[in-house]
Amino acid sequence: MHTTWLHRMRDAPIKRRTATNPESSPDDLSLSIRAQVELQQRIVSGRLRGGAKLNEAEIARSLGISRGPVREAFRALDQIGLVRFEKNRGVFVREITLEEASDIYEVRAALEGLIGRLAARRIDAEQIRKLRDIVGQMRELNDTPDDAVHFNLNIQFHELLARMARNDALYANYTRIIDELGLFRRKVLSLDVTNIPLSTREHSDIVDAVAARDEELAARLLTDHALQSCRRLHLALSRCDASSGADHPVPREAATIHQRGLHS
Amino acid sequence: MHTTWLHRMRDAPIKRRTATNPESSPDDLSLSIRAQVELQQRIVSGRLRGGAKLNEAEIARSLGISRGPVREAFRALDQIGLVRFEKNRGVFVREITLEEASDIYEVRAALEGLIGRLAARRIDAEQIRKLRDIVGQMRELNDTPDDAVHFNLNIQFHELLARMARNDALYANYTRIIDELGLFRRKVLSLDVTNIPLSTREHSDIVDAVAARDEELAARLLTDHALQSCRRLHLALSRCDASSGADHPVPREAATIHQRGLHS
DNA sequence: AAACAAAAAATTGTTAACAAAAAATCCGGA
DNA sequence: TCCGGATTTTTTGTTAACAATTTTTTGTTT
Repeated sequence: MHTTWLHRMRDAPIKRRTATNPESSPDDLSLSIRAQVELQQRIVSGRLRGGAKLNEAEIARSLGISRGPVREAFRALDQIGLVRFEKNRGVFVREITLEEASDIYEVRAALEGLIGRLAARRIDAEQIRKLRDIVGQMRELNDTPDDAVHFNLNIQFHELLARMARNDALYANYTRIIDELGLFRRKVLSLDVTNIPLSTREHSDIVDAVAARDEELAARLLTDHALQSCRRLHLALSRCDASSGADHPVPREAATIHQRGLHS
Repeated sequence: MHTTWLHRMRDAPIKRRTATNPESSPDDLSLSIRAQVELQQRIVSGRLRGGAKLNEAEIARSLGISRGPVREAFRALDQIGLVRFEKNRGVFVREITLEEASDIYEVRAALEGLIGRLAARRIDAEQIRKLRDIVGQMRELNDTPDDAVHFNLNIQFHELLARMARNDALYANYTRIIDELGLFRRKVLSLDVTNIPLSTREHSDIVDAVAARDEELAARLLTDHALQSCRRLHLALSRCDASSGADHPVPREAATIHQRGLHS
C-alpha cells in the first residue's frame, strides 16, 4: 500500500485538491519530501549529472523554501545512494564507477531472480496481458528503432514485474537499485548498448516462463537477463575507453553513513 | 572501503585525536551523523522498541544538540526503514508485521545466495580460519546454551561472510536488511526459536561449501538457511499467538518516501 | 607572469525563534 | 459520573540568524 503511492502519483498525476478528494493535496507532503521528490527526479532522469555539486541555498531558492528541508532531503538522498556528503564542502550527485555498477548489477540479478520466482507464482491473467502488451510495443520498435523509447519500455516492463512479485520489501529494494543504476542513465543511453530485437526476444521469453508458472525458468531467465545487460555495458564501455574526461570538484573523503548497519 | 568505516569504528573504538592520527576525531562527524549512529544503535539493539515515539526535543536534549541535526537523522533512518514519519505527529520506531518480516527474509535469502556464490569464489585461507573459529565458538555453546550469545555469533558469522563476498553494493544492501530485521530482535530473542546444535551444523556445512569453492552448494545452503530461519520464526510465533498486546500511539497514515524509486 | 600570503566572500553546520498543527487539560452540562 | 467542546500546552514544520570552514579574490613579492 504505502510502497506504491509515489508511483501511483506518476500514474495518475491529475489528482488535485477537490471537495471529494481533499487529502491528496501537496500540502500533505512536508517540504523536505517535496524537495526529495524533485531532486530525486532530477538525478534519476539525468538532468543533474554525476559529480554535480548541489548548492543548498540555490536549491532552496529555486524551490521557494528554506535550507532546512533541503538538508533533510539531502540526508534521505544520501541514504538512497544518489548523493554524497562531504563535510563542510557540500553534497554531490553520486558518481558510479564501472566496478560499482557491476556490483550493483550483480545484486540486481539476484533480486530479479526472486522477482521471477514470485511473479511466476502469483501473476494473474490480466497482468500477463499487460506484460505482453509491453513486449508488443517493443516489437514495433524493430522496424523503427528508438533507444530512448526502448529504454523506457524496458524499465516499465521490469518495474511492473517487480510489483507483480507482491513482496513490498523486494519491490522497495529493487526500485532503489534501479534508481541507483539510473545514475548511469546518461552513459547507457549515449552508447547504444542494447540490441533491440535480441532484448525484445528475451523479454518475450520471460513472459512465457512466468505465464507458464515455471518458477525456475523465470528466475533463471531474469537473472541471466540482468547479467547480460551488465556484460553488454562492459563491452560497450571497454570499446570506447578514453572518451570523456569531465572535470568536477575533486572530493576528498566521504563522511556519511550511507547504507550500512551496526549489529551492536 | 567507505562501506566499512562504521564497522571498523566498532572494531577499534579507542581511536582518538592524536598527533599520529588526527583525522579520526569525532569532530569529523557532523552532529546529524552522530545522532543517526546513536539512534540506529538504540533501535537495532532493541533498546528503543517498535512503535515507540521519538520526541525531537527530548532526543536533542539528551544528545546535547539542537533539533535540526536530529531531524536530519530522522530522515536518514526513515529511508533505512527503521523509523516512520507521520506528518505533524512525529516519528515512530517502525513496527514490523510477521508478513513484512517474511517478505524481508525472502529478500535476505536471495542476497545470502549471492553472498555464498561470491564468497566461495573469493574467500582466502585466513578468512576461512576466521569462519571456522566462529563455528567453534558456536559448538562450545552446545554444552552451555545461551541464546543471546548464539544470536550474536550468528550475526557475526553472516556479517563476515557478507564482507568476504567483496561486493560493496551487496554488503550495503545486506546490512540494511539485517538492521531492518533487527526490529524483530526482541521478539526473536524472547522466543528461543533457534535450535543451537542444528544451527551450528548448518553454519559448519556452509563453511565447508565455501572452503571447497562450491559456489552452487554455498549459494543453496545459505539461501535455505535464511528461509529456514524464517520458517522457524513462523512456527514459534504461531505457537504463542495471542501473547502481548502493547499499546502504542496509534498511527494514521504514513507520509514518507521511504525507499522507492521514480523512473520518470 | 607565477607563486605565495592575507583578506574577503561564499557556503556549510548549527542553533534559536516563529508558525501551525496536534494532544492534553479544563470545564460546564446532562 | 460521563460526555462534548473550548482553551491551554506541547510538539512538529519551517524559517531566519549565527558560527565556522572552505573557496575565491586580492595584493605583494620574486
